Amino acid sequence: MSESKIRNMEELASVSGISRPTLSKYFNDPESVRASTRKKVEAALETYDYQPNIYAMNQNRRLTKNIGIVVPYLADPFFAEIARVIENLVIQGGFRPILLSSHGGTGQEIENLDSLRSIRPAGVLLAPLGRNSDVAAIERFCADVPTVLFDNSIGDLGEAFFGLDNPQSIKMMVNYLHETGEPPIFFEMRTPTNPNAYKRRNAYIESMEALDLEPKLIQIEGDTWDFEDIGYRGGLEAIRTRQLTTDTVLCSNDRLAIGFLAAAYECGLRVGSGTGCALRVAGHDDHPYARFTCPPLTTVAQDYSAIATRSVEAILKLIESGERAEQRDTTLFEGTLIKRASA
Amino acid sequence: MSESKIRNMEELASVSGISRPTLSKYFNDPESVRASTRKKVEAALETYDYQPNIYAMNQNRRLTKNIGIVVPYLADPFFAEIARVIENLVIQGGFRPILLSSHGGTGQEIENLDSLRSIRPAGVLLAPLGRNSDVAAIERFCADVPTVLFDNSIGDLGEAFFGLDNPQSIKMMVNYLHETGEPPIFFEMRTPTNPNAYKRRNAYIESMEALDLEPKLIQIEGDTWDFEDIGYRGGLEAIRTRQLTTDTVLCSNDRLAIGFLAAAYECGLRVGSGTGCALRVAGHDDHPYARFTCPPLTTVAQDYSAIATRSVEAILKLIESGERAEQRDTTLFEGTLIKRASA
DNA sequence: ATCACAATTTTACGCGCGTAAATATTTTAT
DNA sequence: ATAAAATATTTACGCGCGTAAAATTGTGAT
Repeated sequence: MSESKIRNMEELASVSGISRPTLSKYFNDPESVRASTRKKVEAALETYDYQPNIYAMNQNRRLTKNIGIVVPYLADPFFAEIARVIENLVIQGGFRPILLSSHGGTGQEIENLDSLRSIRPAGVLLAPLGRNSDVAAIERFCADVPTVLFDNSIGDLGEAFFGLDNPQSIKMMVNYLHETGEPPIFFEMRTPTNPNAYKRRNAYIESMEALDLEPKLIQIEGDTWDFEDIGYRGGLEAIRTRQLTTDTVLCSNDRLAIGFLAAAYECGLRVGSGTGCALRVAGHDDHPYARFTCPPLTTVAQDYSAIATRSVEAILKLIESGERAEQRDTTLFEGTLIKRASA
Repeated sequence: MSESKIRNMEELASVSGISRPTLSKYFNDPESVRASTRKKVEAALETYDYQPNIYAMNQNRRLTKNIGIVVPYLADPFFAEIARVIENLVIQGGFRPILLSSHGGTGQEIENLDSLRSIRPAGVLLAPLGRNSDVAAIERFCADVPTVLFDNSIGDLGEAFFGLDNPQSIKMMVNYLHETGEPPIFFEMRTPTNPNAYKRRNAYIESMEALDLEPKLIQIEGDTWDFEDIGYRGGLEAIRTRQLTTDTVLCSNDRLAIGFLAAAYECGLRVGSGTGCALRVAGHDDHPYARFTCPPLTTVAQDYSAIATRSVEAILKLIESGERAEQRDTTLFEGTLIKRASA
């Protein structure tokens, strides 16, 4: 609490007895100055509240303290959650997170990258749209800015990638469903925007074949990010046109599953593994709402805390070292089976 | 597409034949220069891609082109959606949106405001936490920065407020439920973080009394933003301890209702208005997921497009005029009844 | 006490742009 | 055509800070 507010570093220098360049050094990294001077600065800071002009700082620094975070669709609670965790980790690391959502649109994704470029971030954490991404644009961006990809991989772009081991998680789920009842049919979008979706499809087919079972796919139309709605419409049609050749449905992700459950409900199909149930439904991702569907959704949980932590660690290390990875480092985490009432 | 990239406005001036101060004027507002010069600038911009250094710009401008957007909880799809609409409107208005979430925490809300203050935004759109907000801190912020509140009102803070007419919407829902079946009991948090929740409680009581009915409240514990979980736990307890003195439950918001539906399902209570149903459940807000609950949730839709549009219009007008409102302007929008299968 | 070394201060310049005032030019109205 | 008004240019300075180089001071070990 001070009566006379400090306007700039110059003034802080005169009242603290520390020279302006040293103050500049302190604000860039408090650990880089002698402990005794650090104390003096912090004492002055207590009485004279001041914080450096962020624009002047960023204009002149070689590297800003900004870290961009781009997610494909922030209205999806899954990405909202992972973004929140990442934001906190970035702040803990002494950087300033800039969160942007691509809202499911290619144009928006490019705009986000352009927007980030203009603020000269020290690094970027990018969960790309996937199929709809402008690969060339992303490649150019990665060449300019140290970028770590997560959730969704695109080729071998970026310095590192952290995501889910889809083959493992899908195989686990297929095996579980097979062991506890009829083998599953796979419910998915025909042309998903998400590369993970293709990996899951292939993983499903391979897992079924490994069990000497015939893979069966229900491939629904839709190319937006309104997965619940797509799952609902596709579910209605699949049920009404009797495409369900088994009583067990494995949905490519939880949001589709939520829509499918609504369709099943509307058609009077009771979902669950108990007697009196017509259908078992499983999802994938352990979406925040999966616990609260009726019935609660059996699914595979992603360790998004690990994905977030490791992604942030990777980008911080890249920034600190100032080097680029000579080769992209890919890390896949295993999923965890979450058994609930739906299957 | 150019071979030689432009590094700064000076260089652009020399290649375009327009003086740097005029270019500066152009970038601040393209309409402020003569049409013929504008053409010249834009022609040069096509061949020499360049964009002004955002830090140098913001450092020196009286007012930045930044507009802060603060929502209480971005992992709630409702806020994610409204934030998205607002972001687009802000961009259309020629400003740069900075989206921040308070993640349900008082500390985070204050940090967000501090963070915004440090980037000297031209204006801020704030949906406050409510009860948990540091009113004094927000008041100080509003004194410094033109701020429009939305969704949640705090006293008469801000230059304007746009939100829902809770008394109208709740009354409409109570009347509907009463006309079509038993009068509703009100399911809510005992000490909600959200002022709207208090308004809804009072509106419920008044609406019931206006119908000569006795208002009944189920008030559950919980002080986080995990409304689904709170609704689920509270619902389980309410059902098991037989607090439901009527077959109709009006939940204070959709997220609580989603949790309540999960509890009802677990207890084997069939929800809906048809025969064979034990319970009718209604929500409030028309949450993006409300269409996909089982059964689909009867609720009240907020016109969040109107809230977003009017809020942005208000802040843009404030910025343009450079004046402050002599008195806060409060606008409430009516809700729309959304009849689905749950009640 | 002496030396070697690290940290700080001093001095000075630059970043890219906003902005103001005076001047010159163009446009519009008469 | 001419004057008046609008717009552009020139010139100059400042914003708040980063950073480099040289000079100075402080630190720690011998």
